[in-house]
Amino acid sequence: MVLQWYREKGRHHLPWRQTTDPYRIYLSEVMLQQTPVERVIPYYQRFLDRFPTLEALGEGEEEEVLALWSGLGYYSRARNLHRTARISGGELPRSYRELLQLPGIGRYTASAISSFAYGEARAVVDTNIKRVLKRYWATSDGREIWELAERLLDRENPREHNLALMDLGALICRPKDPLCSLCPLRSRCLGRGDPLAYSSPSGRSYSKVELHLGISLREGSIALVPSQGRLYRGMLLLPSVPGGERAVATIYHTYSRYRVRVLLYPLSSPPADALWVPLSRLGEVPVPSLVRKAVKAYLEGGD
DNA sequence: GATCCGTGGTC
DNA sequence: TGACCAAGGAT
Repeated sequence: MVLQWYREKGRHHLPWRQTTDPYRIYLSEVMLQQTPVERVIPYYQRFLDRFPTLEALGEGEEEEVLALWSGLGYYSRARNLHRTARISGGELPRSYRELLQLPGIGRYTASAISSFAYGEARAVVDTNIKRVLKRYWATSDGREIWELAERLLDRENPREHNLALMDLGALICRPKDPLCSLCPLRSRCLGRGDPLAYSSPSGRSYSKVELHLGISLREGSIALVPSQGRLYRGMLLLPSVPGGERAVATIYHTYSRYRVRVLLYPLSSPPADALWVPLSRLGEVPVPSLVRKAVKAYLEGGD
């Protein structure tokens, strides 16, 4: 039985498992999207210290929300989180349908909030559960997974049921080296003979990009410019420069499907719209990791 | 339905 | 180093 396995071996220590507060469940689910659990934990704690309630979040500024998110990536998550806080006026809606209407909340997150916070009988399907179910039924067709999940759902105990399948996927039914011998479902699992055949392909191809960024320092402050395009919207970046021969430092950074080689140059006259941010306050400002890495490399490499 | 959106860790 | 990964959502 999965439930018994979960009660003995599940990840009960995770901070967001200690609560049924919809806001906290919601925050954790958004942070966990495409992001490793261990990485989320400190961000989750810090975020709640500053914004303990959805109401407090709605009263905060997007700039500060993005600053708290800095380093987590996928920053539209933070902007949507903040928008949702403002839209919903201090309290999340109770119904799945209304949750689905909110920015940044899709089928997975709406189901997760409904089941984890409200105890509603909603099946949850994330990549972990999808992999578990695909192997269990030995199907490579991902389209019917939601229906299968609904059929399998324990309607008496949806919260634990969903968490159990999720933990099973993360701890036992792992993408690469599944621990079938420890799996509580092994006797009825149709995919146990060849579990890897039913894993998702997931492959992402990378292309190389080169970036030329300028660094201006004056009296301990650095010049940053607001992001223009869709990427890093609402955040501050190093200004782009034409690029010359004398890069002071070079760093590598991966983002989305790009492997970026970043060349850093001293910049004597930054753009007029630049903001001067004291280096000592770089941690309080909405900048992506790329900027922190670049500044660090520049200061260390450029004497 | 395919593509875009970040990042630090790991092998 | 380079490839690949990890609790999705929006377009």
